[in-house]
Amino acid sequence: MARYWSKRKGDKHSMDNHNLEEEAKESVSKRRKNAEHTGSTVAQAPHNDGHQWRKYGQKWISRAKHSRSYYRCANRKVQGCPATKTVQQMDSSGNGTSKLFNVDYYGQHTCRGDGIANPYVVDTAHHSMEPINQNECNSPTLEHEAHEVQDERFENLCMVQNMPEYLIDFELERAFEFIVNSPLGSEHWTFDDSIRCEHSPICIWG
DNA sequence: TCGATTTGACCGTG
DNA sequence: CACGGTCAAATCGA
Repeated sequence: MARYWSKRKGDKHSMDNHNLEEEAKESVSKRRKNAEHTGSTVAQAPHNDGHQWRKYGQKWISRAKHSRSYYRCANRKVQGCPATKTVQQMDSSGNGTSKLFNVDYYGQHTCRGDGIANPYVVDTAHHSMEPINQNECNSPTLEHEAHEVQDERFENLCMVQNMPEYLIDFELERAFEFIVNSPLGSEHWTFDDSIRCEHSPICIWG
């Protein structure tokens, strides 16, 4: 069962695709900078974001309690789609029964999904934002501990990727309005780099 | 058997 | 030198 490693320096040349080889020459941070980065609105619901992803790495982030997973578009190989995303688990909400994931998207999809929804299709402008009472705020209890979740791909989350700027502003406005009208006191909400309720899986950041 | 995932190593950046 | 992103062999599972 022993694993051994025979990797050498500069082993990236095994890439067969010329474009990928060129891409590999570009530094990581450059690619990140050049790629379009989008934040995400996260809410309770569907199990996918309209695209198929292949996990290519996972790291334990030193300052974070949880790991960060790295995904690439499944069509990268055949269509050279450059889209990538990272999924980092955040602190679970107050009662510990829901999980929040910080999902960052980098790059646009150039692939043609097989009947797969365009990411823009997710209707953020019309999904209901009915007031959440205390009961509804409790997300489904997950049986396993956070670190046991191998495929955290949106167990109880819905990602809206490539959200236009104006929609982000719109959602933030609505979020504030929602919070003001919420039956929960302000002490249940946190406002750091995102807005979230300790009892709810809903998380908004721009 | 083959595609997907896991995971330690490698490498660039700050 | 620490950190974060990526690679790729090993492993898993359908």
